[in-house]
Amino acid sequence: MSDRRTAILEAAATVIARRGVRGLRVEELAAEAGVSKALIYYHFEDRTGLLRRTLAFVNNRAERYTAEQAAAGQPATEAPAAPLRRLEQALLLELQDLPYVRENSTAWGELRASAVFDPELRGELALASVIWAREVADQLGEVRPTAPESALTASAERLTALLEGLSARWLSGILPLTDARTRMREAIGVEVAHLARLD
Amino acid sequence: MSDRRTAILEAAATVIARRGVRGLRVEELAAEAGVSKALIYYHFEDRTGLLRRTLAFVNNRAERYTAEQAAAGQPATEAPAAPLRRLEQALLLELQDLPYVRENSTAWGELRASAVFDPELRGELALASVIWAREVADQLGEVRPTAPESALTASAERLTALLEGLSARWLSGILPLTDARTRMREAIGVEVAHLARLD
DNA sequence: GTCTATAAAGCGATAGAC
DNA sequence: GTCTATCGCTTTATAGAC
Repeated sequence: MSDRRTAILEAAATVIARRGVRGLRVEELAAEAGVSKALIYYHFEDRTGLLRRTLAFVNNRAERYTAEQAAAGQPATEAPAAPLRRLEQALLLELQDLPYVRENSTAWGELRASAVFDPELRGELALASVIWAREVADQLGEVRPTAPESALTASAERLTALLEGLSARWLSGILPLTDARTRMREAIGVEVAHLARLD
Repeated sequence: MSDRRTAILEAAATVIARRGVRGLRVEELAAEAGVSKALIYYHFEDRTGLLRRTLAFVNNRAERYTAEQAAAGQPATEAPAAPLRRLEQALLLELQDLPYVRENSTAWGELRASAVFDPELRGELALASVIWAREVADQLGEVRPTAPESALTASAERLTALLEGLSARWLSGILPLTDARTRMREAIGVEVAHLARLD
């Protein structure tokens, strides 16, 4: 992939985080990326195509830093609480006031909201959701190895949906970040206890 | 309020549910309401004024049917499971594929998404969130009268945030409605069990 | 691949008749 | 109160040069 293309996608994430998907103007994007409008239409069919690619880009970037965070876990030591801590870390990663995280979360929220009215975006969205839920379900499975698979899947879907709800509230300024993080941590505890009861 | 005015507001809710707040075109709204564009500008200052009024209209309508549903509860009989059933009913009310509900949920999601970029909308949003959480916390308190107040508040906040997350997924077509309803019911069970353990 | 210039369409808003 | 007709700005998208 060319540098320009990537630069445009990065700029798109930035502009979307600033103005929203519906507020994104190709002209502003061109200025942000430091290219001409025409080049954007050269690299991406049209506005919707650009949005689709941006969604994929944002997803990849999120996966990347999730993986990095996971790699930065415990080295050789084998603490028994490690799986639970890793799970918490993964879920709380999206509830941080860092530029990258905020940008990704905002763009993700916007693209999800846009998908309500633009079915073209749904494929990408559904895929990312499934992958994300699968990952959380796996980590739950490491915390509670004897819990049935179906219960893990359901718990993971609840936790990821809750994360999106909390994130939306945080980003729209109606819930302080610390509250969102607390609610998320509590929910993990509640779900893990629930899974324990099923054993 | 004139019939025409109300008809325009109803049509606006319909069009917003179909195209989103930023996708609402005055021309399409006029067609939907069966009036001319000019009449819309006669009744509402401009596009923004129209949106503000529409959101107020949608809020009122939601309060109305929530109240109706509450009134349609058990009459004189006093079943012990009634509070739990009322709680479930209240939360699952927003996860139904009825035109009114879909319109209201969509408009609400749009409003919340818009608030990320428009701080002016946050006051109304925060107020509605608090009222809604308070209501759920009260109903949880009826199910588990001995649970501490702080735990009820936290549970209610988790449940309402989850509802918003599930609703967003349902409306954006990445989660079937029946799954969303199942996850919501499970979450209520999990939270109630959690509150029971605190006693 | 990248640009400048421009076409084409979309869309909010108003004027003026009835 | 309600309509038809239209203005004028904004924004997407393309043509064509380099």
